[in-house]
Amino acid sequence: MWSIDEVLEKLKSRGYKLTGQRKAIIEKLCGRKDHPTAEQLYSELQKSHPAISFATIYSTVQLLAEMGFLQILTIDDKKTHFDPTPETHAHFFCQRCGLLEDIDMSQEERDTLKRLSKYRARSMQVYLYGLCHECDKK
Amino acid sequence: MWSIDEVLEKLKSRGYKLTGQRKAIIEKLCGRKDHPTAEQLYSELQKSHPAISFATIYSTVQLLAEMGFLQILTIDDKKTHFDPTPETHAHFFCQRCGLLEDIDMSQEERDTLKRLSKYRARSMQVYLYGLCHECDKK
DNA sequence: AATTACCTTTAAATAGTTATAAATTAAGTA
DNA sequence: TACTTAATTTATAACTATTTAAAGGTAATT
Repeated sequence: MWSIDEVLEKLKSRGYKLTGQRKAIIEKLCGRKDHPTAEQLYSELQKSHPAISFATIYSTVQLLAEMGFLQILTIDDKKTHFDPTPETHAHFFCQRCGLLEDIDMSQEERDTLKRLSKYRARSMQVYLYGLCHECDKK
Repeated sequence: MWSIDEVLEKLKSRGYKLTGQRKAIIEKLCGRKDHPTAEQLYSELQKSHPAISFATIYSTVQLLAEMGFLQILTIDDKKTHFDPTPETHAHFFCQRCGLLEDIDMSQEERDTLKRLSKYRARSMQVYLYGLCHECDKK
């Protein structure tokens, strides 16, 4: 995982400006284990930044993804989720309630998968779909 | 892979009607190795069914997915692709040109992945992202 | 041929995301 | 500190893929 300062430094070193909005978004993401959507970040940021816009959120998050600090997940076809943990791992998605959980994967497993293609894979996603325990009961 | 008749029978056995549109869509998908979008199916069906609608395409494809005849891929965040090969395998997506290719995976590999989660996985997707050979040159 | 429930079409709505242009601001410089 | 400039943010509108609702059409059974 990364620290706020680490991200800010990299932004600066690449010539990006350290704006209040960027800092706020980075702080909101730092250390999180869940997978917020743009909507979620937007509403969480209302208190500190009532005027923040979706455009800023989307562009910042994209920047962070390009710099390798987060992953953009398309596991949920309704909306995009952001994962502040950049290291490759798998995800489980409950098709009933939308629960989205991390799943560990060994380095060996990751390497094996990345080598499956004849092209060089920059990144990878492993998505498992099903029902969580709660939803399976019903 | 499945045959047209196989799909029609299953539809019938589940009480669904065998309409001309459904048959046409199933025929268009049968045996395909690519991953058409709704748009693509729509335009390909214009000749034989000039009045077909997106609503029909989306609902039929969803039906086929529920019955296990195709997979709905969210590898491309711009649009959904349909994969008429229902057996689990991986996919590669070129982030520059959009090339979308199948990748084989051993049964063993599939089982290992599906067992990673504490929940029972009904289905799984493995997406590799990068540049195809063409795009990598530039 | 008549019936009926299901299906397709049309049209409009929805929702997530992106583009544009004007206003703001970070950061370097005098 | 004030000034300058280019990057960034905001507000708004646009866009696009997908879904929904209502009305008419049709497959399958009688």
